Amino acid sequence: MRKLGKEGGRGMTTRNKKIRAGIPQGVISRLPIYYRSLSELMRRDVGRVSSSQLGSALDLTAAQIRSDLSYFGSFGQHGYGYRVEELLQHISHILGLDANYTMVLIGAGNLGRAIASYGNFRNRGFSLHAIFDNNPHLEGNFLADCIIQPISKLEEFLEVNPTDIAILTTPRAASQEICDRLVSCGIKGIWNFSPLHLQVPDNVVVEHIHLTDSLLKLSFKLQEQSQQKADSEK
Amino acid sequence: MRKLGKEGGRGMTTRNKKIRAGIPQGVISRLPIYYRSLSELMRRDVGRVSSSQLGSALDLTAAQIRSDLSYFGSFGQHGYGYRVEELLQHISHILGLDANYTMVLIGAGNLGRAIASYGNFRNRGFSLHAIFDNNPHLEGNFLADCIIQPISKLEEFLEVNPTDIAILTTPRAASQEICDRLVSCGIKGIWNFSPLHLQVPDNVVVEHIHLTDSLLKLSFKLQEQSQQKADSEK
DNA sequence: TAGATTGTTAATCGATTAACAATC
DNA sequence: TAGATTGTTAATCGATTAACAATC
Repeated sequence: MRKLGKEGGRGMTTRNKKIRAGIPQGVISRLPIYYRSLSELMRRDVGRVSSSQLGSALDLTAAQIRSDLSYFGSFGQHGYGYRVEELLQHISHILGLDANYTMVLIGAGNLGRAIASYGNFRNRGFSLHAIFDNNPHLEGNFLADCIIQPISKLEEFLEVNPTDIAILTTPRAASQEICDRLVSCGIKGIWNFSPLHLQVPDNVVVEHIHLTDSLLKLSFKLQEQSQQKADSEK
Repeated sequence: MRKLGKEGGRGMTTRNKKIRAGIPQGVISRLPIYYRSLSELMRRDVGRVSSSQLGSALDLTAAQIRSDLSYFGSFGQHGYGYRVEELLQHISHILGLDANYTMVLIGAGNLGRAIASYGNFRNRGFSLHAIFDNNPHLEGNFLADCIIQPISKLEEFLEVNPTDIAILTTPRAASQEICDRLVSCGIKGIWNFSPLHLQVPDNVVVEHIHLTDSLLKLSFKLQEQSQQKADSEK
């Protein structure tokens, strides 16, 4: 019924895939988790893994993992499982990690500085090439191999230096305005740490990390948990 | 059919709620967003808001917001909407923000330091009362009003000082072991920044922030977006 | 009252899971 | 071959949405 065939690019074999009509958010969220887990297996020199092994390590069902992967192709072998290195390479490709991304950081506060110094990105093709902050005391300082520049230089810089991603660690009150400026400079991806739901056009993607939201979720769950405990002790 | 009645505590009126048998994850994720949005309306002195106004500000449907809230009670007024201050107070209560939480931070690297210095928590009842790191050069240093202590003192400290939440910003290789130690000291909530799926017993809640995962999602979406663009230009 | 918006139900949509033929 | 595990379908489960009676 189905044809077997080689797909182009680096000799990866891909047989079939679900009709690519938008990958569900849940699947997208799990891809980096698979990537991380497989990287760890590589480090530990594990050559082979099954969907059920992966599942029990990640508290997911084996069926879900297989179903997720099937959106992109079939990467395993019947009766055997997955070769770790091969699957990792596929997922790496799916995530777009063979591309290189240039990034700018806006907001060199505590969080901005931590992110700029966080090394884990550079090795994976994300390179920070400019930092902006409107605090004149920071201007001219070096941080993560970049000179901190005033935000007024933003447009000038982006015009000359093609940039894929802007990291936004500005105070809430400034974020939407800066976001608008970034968008009109043609930025296509925003990594938003500012506690604000940004308004952007359809063709710009935003991925956010809202620290406080996460802590509030923890608070909710703690309360829920202690409620359950109290209920069961009745 | 339904009874109207007063609920205890601070004179909040709550009429009915969906059978509380586990709140869906999606609802839990949106509660902090509502909280944030309502706080902003408070700051702007907006007294009243409808589900459709809230929805359009947050890119959610009005029905979803009403449905989410109905898990906890009915806080609005027919034909009028919601009083901002009242709804904020309800959500604040739902999230467990009238409690006070004590926290310890483990790992005083870039990220740990940024989080320790991030002020937004303290005002909401989350207070950091100890910081641990196994780097002897950091030992004794002050950070966010805490002395950095060696990790070997962890158990000793937790025994004497009841602690609700541990913030984990340790390197991947150390995290699971430290997590186990925290759990055996009775910690019930872990805010995990370490790029690792932690194994914990059922009665411990983990809320994670995986920076790299988030950036990889952004990478995926950027690629998906440019794919779509390419396809539509054919 | 007329107008507006809630809270809730039923309908729809989508995601997860169980099951199994295919097959290495 | 016998055993194992995939990829995929159908069944199930759960979440979102549309619609509307209730009602301020």
